[in-house]
Amino acid sequence: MSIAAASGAVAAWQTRGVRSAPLSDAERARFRSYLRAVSPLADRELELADPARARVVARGEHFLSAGDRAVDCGTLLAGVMREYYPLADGREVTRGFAGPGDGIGSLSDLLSGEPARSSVIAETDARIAVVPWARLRELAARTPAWGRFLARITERLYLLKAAREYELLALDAEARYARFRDRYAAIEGDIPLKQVASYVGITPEHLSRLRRRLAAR
Amino acid sequence: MSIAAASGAVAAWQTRGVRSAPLSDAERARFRSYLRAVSPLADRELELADPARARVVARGEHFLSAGDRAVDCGTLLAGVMREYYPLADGREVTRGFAGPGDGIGSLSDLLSGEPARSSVIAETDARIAVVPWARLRELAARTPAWGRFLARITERLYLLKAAREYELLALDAEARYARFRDRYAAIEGDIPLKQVASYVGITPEHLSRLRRRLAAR
DNA sequence: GCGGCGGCTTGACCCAGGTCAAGGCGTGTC
DNA sequence: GACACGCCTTGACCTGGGTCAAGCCGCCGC
Repeated sequence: MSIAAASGAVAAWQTRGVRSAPLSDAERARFRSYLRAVSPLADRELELADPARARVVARGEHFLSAGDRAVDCGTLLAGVMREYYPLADGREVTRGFAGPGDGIGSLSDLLSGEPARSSVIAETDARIAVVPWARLRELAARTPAWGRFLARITERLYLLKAAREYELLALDAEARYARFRDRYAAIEGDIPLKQVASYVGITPEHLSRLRRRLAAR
Repeated sequence: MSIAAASGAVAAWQTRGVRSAPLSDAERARFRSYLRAVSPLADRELELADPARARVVARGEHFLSAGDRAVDCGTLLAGVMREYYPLADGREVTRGFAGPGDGIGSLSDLLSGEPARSSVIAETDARIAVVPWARLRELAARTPAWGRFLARITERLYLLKAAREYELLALDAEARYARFRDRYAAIEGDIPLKQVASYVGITPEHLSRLRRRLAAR
């Protein structure tokens, strides 16, 4: 009971505590180039999704908490974030990581519209250019360029998940760790090993031993 | 060398042997209702994708072979098919199954445009309403209703893969087998247990023991 | 400066699931 | 009708990775 009360207080604090800061010109330019890297968009089209401010999330804070409804997505301007399923027994299964330029926000929970099954948490202090999902959907329905943009995003993420399925079914822990290092080379240094282990699908202990074996070679 | 020659001969035979049969009125009606179940399409729009004949694939024959380029998709009118990755060591990892009404054709290979990494094989004699992927893309680019159709397909498959990722990371073999039975209840009886095992991510021996334990309860 | 704590490692032991080898059984083929 | 060949099962044994418990170390708050 006291635990429920405490976590309720935390949730309220987090809701109250949503912080933001002005988006610098450099950040706005980077935001646009990130989007254009996915699919061509004219300046007039980009303006329609332009966030006025950047969401600021401190290390350890959530951008999305499992159980809440996912309403926002965005692209990461700075920092490293992690998306994971909290399990009933207290374990966590991490679905993936994001670095600057990557999309944020648990597509599966945005699509389902149900209370989110995954959480998105900041592994370092982070800044995010937020776009409400409803807005993005509306833009996609109205303008062909945004429609193509959203279609490309979904396709890319599908390909990623298909690759992950292959890794989980066909590769052993060492090979999956190698894939992790490859895929997240740019942000590997910012991720604690226990989160890496939970992404690779093993325990921190096993990852530790595995790394020792690799270092010995 | 003789093996290469033999498999070359098989491939040639399969290419020559692509068989088809007239699409019955009942089949055409079912085909349309399958598509409409995904996303609303008017008769005039449906006509644009209407296949003239049904592709006929005998049990054990491939609809798509890894290494070939994926050019066709379609919906299954009758029978059961399986999509799998052939591994270098001779093992197979099966990605999923399809029954009547389900889409066929390895979305990831259609999207990538590269030589296919997975194969699609008939587990029973099957009939397929084929639509060339290029045609579907063209329709999606030209007409909003087909655009929404393709977007919905991609989203659905993304959600499926996300669910699969969760199962593979968070559940043990028994729970994954339960999910399999649930998801494929309608066609379970047509799938050999060794393919089930390869979908669940275990060996046929282990599945056999697991089933014995379940039966004993 | 020191107590605490979170991240990482180490060791000893355990277990789910893999491997290898053999055998039963149904089905198709000549 | 007998042989072969997939499919499934069973048994004996092995191993990759999990569990539990302890210890180390860098860092932070007081």
